[in-house]
Amino acid sequence: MRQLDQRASWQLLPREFFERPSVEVAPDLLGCVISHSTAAGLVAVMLVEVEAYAGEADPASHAFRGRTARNAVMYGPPGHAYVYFTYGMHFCMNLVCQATGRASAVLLRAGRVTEGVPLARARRSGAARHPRDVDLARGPARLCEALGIDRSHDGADVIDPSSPLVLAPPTPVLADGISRGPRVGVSRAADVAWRFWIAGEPAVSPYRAHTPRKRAVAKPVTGRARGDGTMHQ
DNA sequence: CCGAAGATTGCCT
DNA sequence: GGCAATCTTCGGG
Repeated sequence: MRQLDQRASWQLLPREFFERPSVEVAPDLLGCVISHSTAAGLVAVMLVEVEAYAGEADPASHAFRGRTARNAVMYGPPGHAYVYFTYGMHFCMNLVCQATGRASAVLLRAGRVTEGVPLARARRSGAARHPRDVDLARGPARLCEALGIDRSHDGADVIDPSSPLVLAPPTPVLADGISRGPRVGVSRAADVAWRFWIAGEPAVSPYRAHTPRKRAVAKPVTGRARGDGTMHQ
């Protein structure tokens, strides 16, 4: 396969690797290794599952309604990390694609921890009592937790070899071993098959269709009328 | 300003 | 399989 041969010949990932549509970049990221080095040590994760988001043209993208403070990094140069906070407790990490000015990114959904398993486990010990190794980075928020990724990494350059957060070239993955299907948990464009994963890889997260969240209980009282003494805070 | 949903996860029945 | 946790972000009034 042409793309596979080209990729295998790269000694280092050039920034041009990301200067393409995210749908093309996504499958090529499978087998790549994202590593984060801190004072606590290094954790490396081989990517086994990713999803492409196509910016303003993609109803499921955070950039669908244009540029905001949160998605600003997606409009920046390719090869940088777009990290966002969600559900009040989780971080998710993308790698920016396309040239500056065009919002596009690939969500890193899952991987296999190849280095620093003890550190990854320690970072996730609060979340799961006895996680299997294969579960340490199985899911986008778990992957960030295992790697120690947070808000401070939004905008980090993963191409710069001196950066603590870098992406290493892939261990070649046979094209036949790549599967694709709809993206997980998205409410719009739910039928678009822009999720890619390594077939048969146990660290791939389970598919879930979008589930509308149950509405919170209606507030009996609003605004200044509060203060009947029955509520905390 | 306020309300509502969210590219999730883990615990509970 | 259902649902709570927890808070940021964004769009609408």
